[in-house]
Amino acid sequence: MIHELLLKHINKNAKFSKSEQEEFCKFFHTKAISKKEFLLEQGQICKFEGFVTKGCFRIFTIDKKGNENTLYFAAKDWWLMDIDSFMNHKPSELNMQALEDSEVLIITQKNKLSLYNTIPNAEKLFRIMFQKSIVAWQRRIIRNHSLTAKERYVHFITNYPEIASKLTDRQTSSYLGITHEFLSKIKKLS
Amino acid sequence: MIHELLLKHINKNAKFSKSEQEEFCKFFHTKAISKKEFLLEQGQICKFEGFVTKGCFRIFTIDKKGNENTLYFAAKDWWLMDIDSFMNHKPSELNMQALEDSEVLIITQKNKLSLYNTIPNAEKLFRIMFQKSIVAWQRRIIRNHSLTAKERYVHFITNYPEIASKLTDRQTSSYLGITHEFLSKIKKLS
DNA sequence: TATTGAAGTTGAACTTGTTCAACTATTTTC
DNA sequence: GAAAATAGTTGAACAAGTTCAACTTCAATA
Repeated sequence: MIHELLLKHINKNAKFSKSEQEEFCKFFHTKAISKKEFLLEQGQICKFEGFVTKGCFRIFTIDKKGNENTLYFAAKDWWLMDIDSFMNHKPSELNMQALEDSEVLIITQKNKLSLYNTIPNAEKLFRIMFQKSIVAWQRRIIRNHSLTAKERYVHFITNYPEIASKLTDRQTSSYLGITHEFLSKIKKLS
Repeated sequence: MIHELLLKHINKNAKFSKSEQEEFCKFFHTKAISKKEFLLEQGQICKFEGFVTKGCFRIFTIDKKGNENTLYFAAKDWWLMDIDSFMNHKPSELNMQALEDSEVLIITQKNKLSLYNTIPNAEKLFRIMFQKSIVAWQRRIIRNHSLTAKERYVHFITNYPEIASKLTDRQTSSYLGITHEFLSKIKKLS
């Protein structure tokens, strides 16, 4: 079944009845994105939330100096959205690009609203997921402040080896917040 | 009324009926913390969530190298909690210290659970609050990667002047992720 | 009011990370 | 399979930020 992975994921974070689970899945449809294609581009309004079932995405922004800044990677089993753009109907500052041929379960903005109305339990599910997400962002801030570039690199490849292996050095460095030249030098000296 | 500020805050994020609002407030009690006192110390389990009604707190961690790392400041109208410790009943890595004589509305862990049970709407409220929080954390990561220390400093004092004015340079620098000596040099050259 | 302690300042030497440019793989594309 | 584009490497000069130590200023306290 196509939504199997999604169900596994929500059952980790909430206790949905069988009927709720079925109902939940109906709000999502599958979307295939081929390598290098964009699910969202800077300037567009994000009208969906996505759950990756295959492949991997890079979520990044391009700053005023023209540098790419990778916010996060979304591999299988990860969510994918621009919360700010989605909530406030404003142009996104993010790009979501497939690193390889990928598949996403999409829920549209309209469906997200009726999801919360028809399955009140979904509020708790997303509340808990968002809490976990905050913890991860806080940890990342602290790592950025307390670790050197090399330490951050080692942390990344040891904690996310599957994702790291799919990336070019340029993509990795834009996630770590360093230049690709410096990443090259870091790797040499290890 | 003591909970006025809290009500104002929740009404920004949710539509509670009058009775829900009253009910909501009953779960909180006031706690006074004097300057330099700790609401939570590294190693303790965080058994509360707090909403600041007066004063200001600094939430920081001390890393392996012995450096203080300020995660955020919680002034009037801000929430205060260690989500990870609270959710997973594990020792906190955070310290929450009052920068001045302060007051917090506290909800205990038990009460938080029954809050969600008695006021299902509270799920939506916190879900939305957490979403907003994620947006703020993401923005901070991007600023850390794309701005220089001086640019981050200027951003901080222009966007949070009330908080910034209460801080020593050492506290500000530990939030920006730089040494206090360097902050001193930055300030001189502006 | 004197004393202590903590906070801010400054300089010099140092480390970390950047920039730019030239070069070498490695992929993509036609 | 050749050409073109993209990715990784290296070095030298540079800029950003740290460290340590000495000094000054300001607040807290006895």
